[in-house]
Amino acid sequence: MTQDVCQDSCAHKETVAQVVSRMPAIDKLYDLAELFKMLGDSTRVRILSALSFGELCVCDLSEALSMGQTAVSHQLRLLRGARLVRSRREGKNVYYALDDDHVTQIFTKGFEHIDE
Amino acid sequence: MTQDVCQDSCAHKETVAQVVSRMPAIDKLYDLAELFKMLGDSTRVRILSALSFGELCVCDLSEALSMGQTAVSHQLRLLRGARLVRSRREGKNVYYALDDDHVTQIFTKGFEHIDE
DNA sequence: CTTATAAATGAACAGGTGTTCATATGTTTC
DNA sequence: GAAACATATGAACACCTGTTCATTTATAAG
Repeated sequence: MTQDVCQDSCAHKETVAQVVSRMPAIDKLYDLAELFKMLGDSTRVRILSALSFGELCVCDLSEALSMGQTAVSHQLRLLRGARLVRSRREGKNVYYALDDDHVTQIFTKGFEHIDE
Repeated sequence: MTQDVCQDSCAHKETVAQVVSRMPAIDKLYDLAELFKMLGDSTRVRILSALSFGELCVCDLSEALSMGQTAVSHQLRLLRGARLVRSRREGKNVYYALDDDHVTQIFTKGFEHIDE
């Protein structure tokens, strides 16, 4: 079985070594990928976009997205686990809100790329 | 089959209507989710991170990530399709580079969230 | 033209993900 | 306590995604 990597004659060992040393820790890159994975679903993006205007209960979100309540709940659970949203109970309703404004900033940067 | 949405008594119709009207077009949110989906993979994140220091050939990337050439090539194809990287041939090698600096900016915002 | 190397491509396979359905939990009202 | 409503949860299912293997294309050198 071959190594499936380039031979010494191909790779620019110097450059590669420098890049590797300057790259963030791999754990951090994994965390970053995990964050984007959380943002990489249209339902979750729509939820976060809706919440950027203020807190909403599950019921509101379900109606705003025209989606079933369980689907929304499942996604909210994931978003809460990723600390992107926080929840607060008031009577029968549970209100969700963005946990901080980082998401909004990331969205803005994302739109900038799309609109290029 | 029930509607699986809240009844009129629950939803704050006013608020929901306002949120829906202020939300970006759904197509745009789909595009945004698509962008994050592209960033939501550790291999692609590592590739983009490596390229943030300058252009590299497939072989270099393969070595820098300690991954097989085909795996890297497949991901580069996707990244190119998403216009996140561009490629340039020089002899036997193909060099890849970030297509613009939006990715770097998005990464920065992402790290800010992680480091909170 | 033949050989060697870098990169790309397609098929196949395993693992992960989002929705739905059924059901449970929590809260209010009667 | 029972009924009604909002939300959460677990199982099942179909779909998507990333890697590997085998092969092909592209370029350079002998």
